[in-house]
Amino acid sequence: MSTASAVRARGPAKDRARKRAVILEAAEAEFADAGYQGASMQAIADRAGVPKANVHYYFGSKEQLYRQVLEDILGLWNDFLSDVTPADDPALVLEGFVRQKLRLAFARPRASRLFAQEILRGAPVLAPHLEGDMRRWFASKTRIVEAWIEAGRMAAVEPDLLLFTIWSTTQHYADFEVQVLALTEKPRYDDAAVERIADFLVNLVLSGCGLERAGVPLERIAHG
Amino acid sequence: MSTASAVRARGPAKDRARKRAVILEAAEAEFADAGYQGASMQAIADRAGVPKANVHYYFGSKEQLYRQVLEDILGLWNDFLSDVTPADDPALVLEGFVRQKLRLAFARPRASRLFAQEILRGAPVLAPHLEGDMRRWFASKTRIVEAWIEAGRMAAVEPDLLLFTIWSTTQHYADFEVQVLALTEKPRYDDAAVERIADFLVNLVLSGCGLERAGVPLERIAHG
DNA sequence: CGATAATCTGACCGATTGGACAGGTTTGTT
DNA sequence: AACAAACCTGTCCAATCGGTCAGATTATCG
Repeated sequence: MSTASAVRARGPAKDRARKRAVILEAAEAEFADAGYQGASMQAIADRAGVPKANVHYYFGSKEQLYRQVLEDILGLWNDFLSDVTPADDPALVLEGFVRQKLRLAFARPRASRLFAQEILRGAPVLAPHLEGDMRRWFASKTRIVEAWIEAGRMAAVEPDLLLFTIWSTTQHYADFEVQVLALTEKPRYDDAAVERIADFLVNLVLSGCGLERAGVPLERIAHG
Repeated sequence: MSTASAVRARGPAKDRARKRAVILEAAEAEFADAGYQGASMQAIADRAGVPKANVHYYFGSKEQLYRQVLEDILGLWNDFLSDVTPADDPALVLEGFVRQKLRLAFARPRASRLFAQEILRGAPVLAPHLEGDMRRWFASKTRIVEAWIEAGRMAAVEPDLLLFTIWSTTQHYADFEVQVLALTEKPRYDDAAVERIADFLVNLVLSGCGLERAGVPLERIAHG
């Protein structure tokens, strides 16, 4: 049973699920802000407003709690490009993917940062997932891009590198938020900034694939 | 530099610098692999092959050591685009920047990862640098891009977002190495992979700026 | 009601942490 | 040789860590 569905349950299970959710939220924040090692069970308990022993009562150990938080985060990405087929329009699909990925990065920056830290540490917990579910997801999406290329519907770019580019550029604004804000001299992201970033990335990706957004042709300039 | 005691004594200062360098290298590895909180002075000392108290003798505290490691890493990026002017060719400069940045990411992945973790934590140590030296560097480069755009030498893309894109895509292969290797089902990066990535990113950036690499025109396909 | 189970928590524990420091050793100078 | 300065490290320490557990409290049910 997923955490999200448990919260909506009725009866005694509902209370339990709600309390778990409070702790999970506190844990995500603490893990994201301090890293796995830097996060302390005491700090998580304080954020959640419960005694430390209560956290252990619900989740057993620090590592089990961490795993649960990670699992919930992976769930956020489950339906990326979930029902795309080679018959779909490449430009529409890619634009939708970029915008959806970017929206999540701004909506849940801590989830993004926590995942990034897990990978940076060498994915001690997520390694099986990377070589399992995520690898299968990735292979299925690169196959679709290959089909588009073979059908002559987009330029012959490397499918894996295309996906990495979308992943890294969108993730960047969550993971490196402090740096981005410092360099652009802004206190926080506003709606206009998010829109500006989304448009830029969509244009970049589409032009890189030899595609154009309808109504937004990119003026080309000869080199040399 | 010749002295009477050439055999017995290299300069004392040199010995000191060499020992410091050994510890700094061990510290960079430990901080990058375990994070600031996860790294222990004992582990750093073990990696360097010296007693723990010796690390404190040379660097005082864990935070001072960490600051020194970060400072050394920042030095690696000092000469990125250091002597570029609006008179230079945009395509050549951008291609050179991408390749230079990528080369460093593959040569010093730990430096890249350590920097990423510092930013992810909210840049507790580097915040002043972000709002000082790095902000000035960044502003000076965006000004050059703006000059190119005003001169009609490249498409009117947002200069700041262009730089972020180059930063994030190149950094990605160092920071998320585990994920990239898992998804591409390779044990490690080889020279061919590095070349493939470099070419892809150069093409992506140049096409996004309405520029073309000499001899590598990108076939364009209408959308719709 | 009484009893059984589930929930909760203050108090405690061994292990590890960053750091301090006394005292030993080496180096440089006279 | 004698002395001082710099260098080095074994040993200790208070603080904090993740985790345990006995026992109090509350909910559930025949």
